[in-house]
Amino acid sequence: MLFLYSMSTPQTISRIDSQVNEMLKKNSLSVTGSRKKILQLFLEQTGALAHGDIEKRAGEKFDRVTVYRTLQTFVDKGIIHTIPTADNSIRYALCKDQCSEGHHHDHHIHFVCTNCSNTYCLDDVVTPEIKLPKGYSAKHVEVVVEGICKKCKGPVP
Amino acid sequence: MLFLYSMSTPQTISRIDSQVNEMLKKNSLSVTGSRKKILQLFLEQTGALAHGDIEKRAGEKFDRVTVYRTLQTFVDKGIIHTIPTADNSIRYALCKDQCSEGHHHDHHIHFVCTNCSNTYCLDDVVTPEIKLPKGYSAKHVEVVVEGICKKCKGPVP
DNA sequence: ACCTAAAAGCAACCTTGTTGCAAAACAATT
DNA sequence: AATTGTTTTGCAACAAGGTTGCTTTTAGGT
Repeated sequence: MLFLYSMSTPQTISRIDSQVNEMLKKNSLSVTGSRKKILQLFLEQTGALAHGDIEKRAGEKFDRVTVYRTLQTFVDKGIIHTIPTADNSIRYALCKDQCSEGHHHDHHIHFVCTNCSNTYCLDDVVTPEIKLPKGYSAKHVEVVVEGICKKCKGPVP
Repeated sequence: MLFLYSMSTPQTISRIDSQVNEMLKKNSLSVTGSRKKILQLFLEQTGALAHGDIEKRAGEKFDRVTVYRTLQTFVDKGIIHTIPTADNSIRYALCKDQCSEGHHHDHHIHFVCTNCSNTYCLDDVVTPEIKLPKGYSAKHVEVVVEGICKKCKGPVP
């Protein structure tokens, strides 16, 4: 008989930890060290993460290749999505609503701060309708706004 | 005394060739083989070019490094501009109106065809106004639309 | 505790982009 | 047309980013 009680003690197993387990199981992924660690990073983070960030913060424990493969798995499963940026470095962010496998539907825009170089998903800002010339048909619209973010703007009056 | 007349014979010196020379001189760039060749590629092309395309089509004659440096020079001078794409491969296209040195003002949107994977500058479609949440301020808006282009759409009814 | 399928780790490799330096080409001048 | 000073090119070497094949380890069901 185990002390199941103690296992769920707030200080022992964090809320995030169990959330991570749930998310992985929901996507029928086995719960492994790297997946937990990397998913944790995304949950603890407001903005998006570049591969470099992830490698720096999780890579000391895990192989470069493992990080690549884990990210790819998450993208395939619709847990995270990629954000194209002007400087050509892929960034990843959690999908707010679970995207279906292999098909992401991110209708929100992305914001890159030129000061702190953080990337944010502005989930409340939907991509605008674009009127295209005759003959062109749109499947997907990607909007990336560069500017100064809330935090860097300075004290709000 | 030279036969200046023969030098401007249509078949000897093409229209594009002299256009290239003009453009380079206008930007106070010396007229060299690689610059002529690469600028020609852009003038002959409707859509945008990825670095890979350029290297394939001009790189047999020129060193990889030269292609990189030439593209960089053109971007600096405002002759071409970069287009970020979802697949993280930088593409380059001619600036329609000459951009000022070091400062590009491309207010048009970009279109990537998922069929032929060509990239077009839709110069007539301006980037929309984006309403950002409080605290965020926009400096630059980049819109990339994915879909089917005019050519791939098939016969127009 | 055991077994199998999946994931991690390792090594090697490829692509993409950069840097320093010597050789070559450009353009201005005589 | 030859000379000269500056710019550009080519080469080699390097660094970062990303991929592949294969072996070892691990997760999770029995």
